[in-house]
Amino acid sequence: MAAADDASPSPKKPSPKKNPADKAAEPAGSRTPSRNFIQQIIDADRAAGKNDGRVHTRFPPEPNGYLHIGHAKSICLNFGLANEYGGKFNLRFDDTNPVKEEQEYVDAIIDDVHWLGGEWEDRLFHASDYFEQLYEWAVQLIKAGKAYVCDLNAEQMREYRGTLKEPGKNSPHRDRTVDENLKLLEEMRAGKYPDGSRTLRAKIDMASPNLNMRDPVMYRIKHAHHQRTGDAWCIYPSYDYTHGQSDSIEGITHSICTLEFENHRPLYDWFCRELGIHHPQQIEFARLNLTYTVMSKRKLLELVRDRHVAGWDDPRMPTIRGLRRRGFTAEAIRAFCERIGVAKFNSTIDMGWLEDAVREDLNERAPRAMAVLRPLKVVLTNVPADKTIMVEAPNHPQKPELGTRQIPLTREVYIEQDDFMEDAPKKFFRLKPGGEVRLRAAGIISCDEVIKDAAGNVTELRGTFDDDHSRKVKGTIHWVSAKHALTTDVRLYDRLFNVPDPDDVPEGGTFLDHLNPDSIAVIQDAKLEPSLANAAPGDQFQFERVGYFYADPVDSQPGQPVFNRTVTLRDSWAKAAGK
RNA sequence: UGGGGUGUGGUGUAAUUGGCAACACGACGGAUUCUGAUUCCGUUAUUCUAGGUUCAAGUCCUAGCACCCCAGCCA
Repeated sequence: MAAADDASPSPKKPSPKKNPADKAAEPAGSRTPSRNFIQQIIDADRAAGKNDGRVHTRFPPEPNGYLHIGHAKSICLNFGLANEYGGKFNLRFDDTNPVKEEQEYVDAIIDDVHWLGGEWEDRLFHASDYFEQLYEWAVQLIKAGKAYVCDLNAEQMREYRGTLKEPGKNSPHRDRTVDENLKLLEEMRAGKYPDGSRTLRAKIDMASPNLNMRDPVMYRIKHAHHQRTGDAWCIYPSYDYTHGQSDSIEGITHSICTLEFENHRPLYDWFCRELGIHHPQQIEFARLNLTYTVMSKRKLLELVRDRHVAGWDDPRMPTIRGLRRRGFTAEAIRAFCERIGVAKFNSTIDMGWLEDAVREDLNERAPRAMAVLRPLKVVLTNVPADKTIMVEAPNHPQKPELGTRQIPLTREVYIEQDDFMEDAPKKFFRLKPGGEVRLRAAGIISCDEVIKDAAGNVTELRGTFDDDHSRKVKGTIHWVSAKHALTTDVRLYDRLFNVPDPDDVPEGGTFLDHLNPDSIAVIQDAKLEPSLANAAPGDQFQFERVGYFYADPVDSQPGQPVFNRTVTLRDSWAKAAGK
């Protein structure tokens, strides 16, 4: 297999557009314009014949919270690699700490990974599947003199561990006999000792500059109910003692994790080596950071618990569930993950990239419709009150195959308040007194009269309608017939925080200080074109000139959809006007 | 001198491993447009610093600097 790779010619200038269909079929090589450092490692491994050229990755979440966009990066990376090399991808729950984990999270994670496109076939595993094997290996290590039962409590252990700059000192229990250790471990398992009273530790080196190597804990006593193993165990293996061996059991070849585990790699290697089992290669990459949001589980939990958001699936949350409810597509998230790349540099991606990714995807797939968010009535004085003019509008200007629809136009229509200005600047291409604009897909209207209330607010416009489809006018605006309009809730979501780095707070402050008070605006009297009444939950539209919207699957009722704004359209006018 | 990592445009990733710093996104300017959207065209860098080796350095050497991670019986 490796020889075939060597022989395959690498094209000098690969075409910039790669064909996804070729991905699984082709052997690895210089297929893409550039290869990230992980692909380079795998290429080299395969060239060397390591693992018989096999590639097997996994995504190992702990079921103690919901997945967020940062996890999506890891999922796309791991699944993408397996896919690209014709290998396999496992989903494995790292469920070694029963006090923090819940079935609710397990179910949600499975659903989210699947939604994202991760395909694990029949390889859904749990670290808890391996508890018995792990225990046998612990016995093996004790017999080899590589592990011992320690009676130090948490505080004592901390003292014995030393500091970053000073070595630790050996536990007084470090030299127990094999038989004594075996007996103690057995009793720990049997439930003879209370929580925290003893641990099983690996006997490595208390003077190691790497704190993780100073006799790390392999097992701790927790008389807790586990969501899968129930009360079968009262001792649970630690992450370090579990992760590498779980990878090993599953035949993982490349164990990809985030940077903070770099210091743990020597331990990962130590257990595989001492146990003499299949030894996957741990590779670390930089986790995703995004501007205008927070990503830590603790902070996300705080936002939910203290009701700063409506829940884990609040459309403002960076959780997968939140993004789904917002109207993001899996394709957009995958494209985003592809675009941000993967490296070891701790970078922060601009939220604009995520937003661009949905715009790009939705621009292709979302049918167009018209919706007036902040209505201003216009009376077309030359249109009889009982007349309905049907106009034909394309569902997608770039895709005629998506067809057209009929929209009613009557004497009274709503236009966007922002589309009228009494004292308009020169470059304002919309409606102004004495001016005219095109009504999208219909004709041209004029503005002959401006009606105001006592306070001087514009309440109504009057003008005439000209059913002309050839004349050029500078501006085109969207509109909805007043008589036919569907009035419903439209929720405008914006970034949750109003600064790029919410964690950058002065002494005594909190990230909550930077919550954006305008991250949600609910409009209750939005006027939508009548065809939108048929929108099914989960349908997506581009409301022309406004943005992309998603029919909320929870709050929509038959005939009365509720829309969430996924993202606005780019708006160069707003940008220019803002200056 | 505790250890482990990382520094390339506004942002993110490349650079055939010593050979003209490329790609994407944004931003800016322009063209097209019945969405101020989309699309299209153009513009956008003293490679953390200082020395050194070399015909040639982002890449090699030396010395610095900055940032991230590690003292859970969390993962």
